[in-house]
Amino acid sequence: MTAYDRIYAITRQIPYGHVATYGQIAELADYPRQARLVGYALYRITPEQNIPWHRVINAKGEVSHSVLRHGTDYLQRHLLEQEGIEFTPAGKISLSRYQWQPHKM
DNA sequence: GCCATGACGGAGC
DNA sequence: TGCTCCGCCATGG
Repeated sequence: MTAYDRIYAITRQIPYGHVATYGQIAELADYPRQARLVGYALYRITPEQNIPWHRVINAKGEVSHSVLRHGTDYLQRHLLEQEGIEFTPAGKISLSRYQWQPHKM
């Protein structure tokens, strides 16, 4: 059981049509302030793990860009739009409207 | 076991 | 409003 497993477990709980931020995932996984680990964990995800990685975005409500992703950022946006999530002309998502509200507090 | 890295966050300028 | 810098820490070489 690695830190990644916890992060993946949380990520799988994000409901359809909703999104969560890296920091939020980190916090729920009991790793506050470790948003970077979340990004690193998602980077190492394999398709077989069946994880809705596209529902994880940064605190700004945007899809993060990275050359390491080989264009999957574009795919992420596409997948989110298919779930009914709207992007602003600036390419951002309204967190106040789509952010996942977990029961935990 | 040390060192660099990483899909981030947020404070500061 | 937007860019830069630093912290944070598990993972891999």
